[in-house]
Amino acid sequence: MPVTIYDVAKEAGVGVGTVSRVLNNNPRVSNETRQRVSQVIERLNFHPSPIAQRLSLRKTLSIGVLAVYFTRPSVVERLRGIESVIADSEYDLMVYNVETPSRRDECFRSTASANRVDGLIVISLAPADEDVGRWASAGVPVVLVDTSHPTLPCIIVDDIGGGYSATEHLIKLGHTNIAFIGDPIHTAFNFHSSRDRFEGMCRALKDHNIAFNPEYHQSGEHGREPARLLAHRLLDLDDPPTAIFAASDTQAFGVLQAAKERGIQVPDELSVIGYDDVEMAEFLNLTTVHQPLFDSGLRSVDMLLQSIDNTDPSPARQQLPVHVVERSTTARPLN
Amino acid sequence: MPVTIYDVAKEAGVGVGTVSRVLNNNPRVSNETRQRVSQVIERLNFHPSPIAQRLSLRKTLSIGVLAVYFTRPSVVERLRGIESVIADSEYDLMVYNVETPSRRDECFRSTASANRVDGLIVISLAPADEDVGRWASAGVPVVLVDTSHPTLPCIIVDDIGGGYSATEHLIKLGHTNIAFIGDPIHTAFNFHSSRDRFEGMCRALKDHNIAFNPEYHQSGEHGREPARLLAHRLLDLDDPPTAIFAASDTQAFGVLQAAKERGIQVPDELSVIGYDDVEMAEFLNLTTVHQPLFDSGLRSVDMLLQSIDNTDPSPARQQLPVHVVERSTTARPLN
DNA sequence: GGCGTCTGTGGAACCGGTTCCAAGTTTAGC
DNA sequence: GCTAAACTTGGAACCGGTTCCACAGACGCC
Repeated sequence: MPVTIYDVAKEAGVGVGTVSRVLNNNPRVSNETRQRVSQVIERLNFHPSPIAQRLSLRKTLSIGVLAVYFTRPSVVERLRGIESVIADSEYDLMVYNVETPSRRDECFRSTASANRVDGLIVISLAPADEDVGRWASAGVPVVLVDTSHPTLPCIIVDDIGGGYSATEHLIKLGHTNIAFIGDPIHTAFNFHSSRDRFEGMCRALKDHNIAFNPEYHQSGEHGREPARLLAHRLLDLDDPPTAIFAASDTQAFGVLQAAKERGIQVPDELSVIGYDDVEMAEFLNLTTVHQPLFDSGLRSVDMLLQSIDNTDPSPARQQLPVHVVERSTTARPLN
Repeated sequence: MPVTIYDVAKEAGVGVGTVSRVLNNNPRVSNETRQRVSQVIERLNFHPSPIAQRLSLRKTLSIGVLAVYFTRPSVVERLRGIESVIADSEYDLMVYNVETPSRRDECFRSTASANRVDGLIVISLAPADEDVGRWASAGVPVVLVDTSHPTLPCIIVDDIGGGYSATEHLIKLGHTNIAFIGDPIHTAFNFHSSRDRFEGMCRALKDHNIAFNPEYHQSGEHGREPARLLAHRLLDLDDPPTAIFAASDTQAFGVLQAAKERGIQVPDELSVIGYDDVEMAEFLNLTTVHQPLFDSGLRSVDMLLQSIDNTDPSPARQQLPVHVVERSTTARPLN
């Protein structure tokens, strides 16, 4: 039923090779023939089957994006950056959302067979050497975002530096009782960012000769509600912190909520700083560490397209800058 | 280089037909042969090429989702519902984000040729008869979400009813000076939801014999910031409203921001009600109209898969219920 | 033993493009 | 006017699966 290249060829009185050449703007067709074929294509409303093209070209013309919790605001923003580049390319965007380790493994495995995707972007998920090996032997280029591996190109942000800056911001305001709320050290997905941000915090404290009270380290499942509970735990301490650094804006929102529930004034009685600078942070006037989320998506596609074209396997590594955005949830401590 | 079905056939000493039958669990293979072939498949680490399968089966095994502004919280939540069903199916999910009318038209057109997607879900974008015709003649099943067309199956919510309920909620609290902030009447994408919610509001006012002050209708680009400005305009009126119904939570957030900037207490001096019940609404204690976003995505895929399997072209139409979630941004007016 | 049926299997044809090669036609050069 | 080079063109082979058809052999029945 659908029109094929053979129908066009017959109708135009030429061979299929000629039609294909017209479709692909191959210059080895006379102008006269080109026009005749073009008219037939137009008249029959012919569109070449992408699937047949893919089989013939041995390319899938699609790029897979493997995202963990793709509804989180930070991930959404990265996806938007990715989509904006892919929309202008010849590629299609296939999205895989991961919320369990088994789903992750399934996705890692299935993308590693030839002819599934021409390239893969992995967001925030750390692949094992075994996974990397499978991709390599299947010849699938991979770019990592917000995670890294020695042999793969990746786009990362300086989480340690970000944690350092956030903490330094609080120290400069005069805080010494600074607490941290982050993800569990050992998550199912082995996230590193929360850990690194905490590491940066520890370094800043050390550089300023401030001792860290181990009780000030709280971790729990990612999310506003768990963070709210952790904040309450911190504020229940005999010697509660005067400032809290949350490893993400979402968690910072939970802290704000807890403060509100206790009638604690932010920033006068408690300073709160987040991380990510998602859209809502501006609305809530949250002081936070800005990281270029949209840009990270954008660059990852650029990188991927490059490593699809060049077979140059130089594992580039881009580190994007972060900076503190001072709004109104941080201030000098009262006394 | 990659292993093909021919390699497996040769290695196992059988024909390609047999290998294919083993792959597809066709019972017309002896147990003995099946085992031998399975072992070879395992040993060679053979994975059939999805592209070749697609060409042969004349199915693309992928489902397209055309979303407008796919970073908006409400759309993200719908996408999550869609993804959760597709992940368990044999289909791949291809996402197209639309932010301009030209991109919309391009997507409408390109998905309407055979062999691009097996089915299409369109979120919040109203297709023209012409578009619908193209999909029909290309034989592409389409399901609409949050938008409708007489000849296509669709999942909608009762926006008029939702607007009615929201307004009635305010009226029952004692408000009569109720304003509305929504999208422009004529958007590039012809969104109807804001209009319908306003329509519901008007009906509720009428049923309670409350006259509507035309100055109380404000519309502008979707987003928090424009809504903030519109709210200021409302509050600048000689006779400002005591309650504002925003056509979305995002816009309600802008209203809250404006109130805060003026030192107007919510809900004591001003009641605010939103629409959607996105995750942030709970956090901010926003009274709003809940609509089943995740569920709408889920159902749309069910519907689509059904209309891919059955060629039964009954244009089903599901209307999902909405209800007011009373939190703490609405209260009796002061006097 | 002859015949129909059922099971298991091989392989050609097909899906709809691209590309390479051979061949026909035109142009250029002497 | 002849030959070589350049330009067009048709069509077979190929990408890697699925499926249909033909056929061999086993089996049951009279």
